[in-house]
Amino acid sequence: MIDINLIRSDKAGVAAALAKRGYTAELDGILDLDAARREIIGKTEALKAEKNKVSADIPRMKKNGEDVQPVFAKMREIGEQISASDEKLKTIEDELRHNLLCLPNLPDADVVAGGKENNAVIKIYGEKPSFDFPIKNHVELCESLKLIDYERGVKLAGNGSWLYTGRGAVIEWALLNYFIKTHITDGYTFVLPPHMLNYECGLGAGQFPKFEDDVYRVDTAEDGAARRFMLPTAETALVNIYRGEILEEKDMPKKLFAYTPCYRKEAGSYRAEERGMIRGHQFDKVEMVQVTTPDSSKAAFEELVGKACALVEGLGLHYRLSKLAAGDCSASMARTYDIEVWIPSMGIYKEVSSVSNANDYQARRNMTRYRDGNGKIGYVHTLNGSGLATSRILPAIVEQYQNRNGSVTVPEVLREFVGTDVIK
RNA sequence: GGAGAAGUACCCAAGUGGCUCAAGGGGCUCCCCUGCUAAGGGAGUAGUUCGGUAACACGGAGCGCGGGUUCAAAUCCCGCCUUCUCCGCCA
Repeated sequence: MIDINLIRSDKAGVAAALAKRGYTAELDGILDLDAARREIIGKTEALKAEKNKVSADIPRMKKNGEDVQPVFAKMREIGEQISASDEKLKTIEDELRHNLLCLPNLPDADVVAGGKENNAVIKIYGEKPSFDFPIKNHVELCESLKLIDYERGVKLAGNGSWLYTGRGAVIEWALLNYFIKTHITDGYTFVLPPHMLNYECGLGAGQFPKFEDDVYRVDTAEDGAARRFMLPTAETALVNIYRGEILEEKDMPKKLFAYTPCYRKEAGSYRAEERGMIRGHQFDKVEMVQVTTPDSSKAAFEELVGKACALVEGLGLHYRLSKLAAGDCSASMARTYDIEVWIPSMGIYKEVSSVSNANDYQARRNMTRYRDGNGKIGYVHTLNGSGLATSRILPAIVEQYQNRNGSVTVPEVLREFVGTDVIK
């Protein structure tokens, strides 16, 4: 959520920043609501102050045997004005809050305007592997090596679902272990959160109200705690752990990671060329999150990018790191770097990790704050990064590590978990 | 799913409609006395949030959450959430 004070003081600046993502903001409407809100608060509170004052007098008047009926009549009138006023205020505040919740985050100053086409590659690791034989794509490899059963996956759950079998499941699990082990070594706290989250989590993470339809709802109730959904990423859970809390600066940063499957509808996004596990309704991901003070969030961002890169490099995969243009960053994020790994059969790079800094955007939504050494309270910064998503790593591995005879060499870091050097 | 009990500030806790716009205690902070791994006396202590102000002042909200009744609600009524105890169900 964008600070209303910033919109008040620098409307043009906010509009310009949002324009970088191609978003046209209705800031005048918001400012009108804001002004209306403050005006009505002033009126209502004057009435309430009067009510409190008179109320305090009533017991005394009664004691002295004075006639309180005229006072009652007047108070009833004030009471009616107050409730009318409060009702109006609630309507205004609801609308104001909704409008603010729908505004995307302000991109950082150094994030360039525009969409995908303006993304900038800032690092390339390794080289495109060259093959002196006709390569197979990951679907062919996974089928022939019996790593993935696509057809039976569809039988169980429909299009966009697959079944890891045997060595496929082992490699998947090995990847997760490799990631988990690394994060623990780096001092991050391992979290296994619930997969069904309440509505507030979606709001706090910035996915709701805009992307409500992109998640799987598990309760049909329209409101209340029963309105739960399957998390689309562990970020949704992790950034809400401290929702509504005031952290002590000395206990920060919070460095967390979680493993969860991610559940997504991906409606309309399935493309013919993205066969196999490139995009599915359920995929595994290890997610990193940091909760920091504003001063340390930039350094934390670099740390997360470094960690994500190190994981892919550890696997020996050719990838590129891109700094996304404003329009390609997700709505909640001020900056995002993507790690894209080379998929030989497609001849393109595919995202396997996305590291982002939300600044205080999520913290303002879910009221996550911290108290510094002087007792001053401020909003935290939240950062997240995949470390990593396996559904695209596994295809990249089998494709980049494939051999002439159809076997796949197991990356060295996974061998202790897989128990073999080559999958035949 | 059913029955019962509970939810008050950092912690414990009193409080069945009005000098309680939350008593008392613990803890914490400061002061006094004492003088050193004691003990005693006194004062302060509602965090937060919203409006307001240059900053103060000042005012509103706030007793799990949301409504309602009333001139007035921690207190009465309704709905919900959470915790505990018991029962039922349990792939």
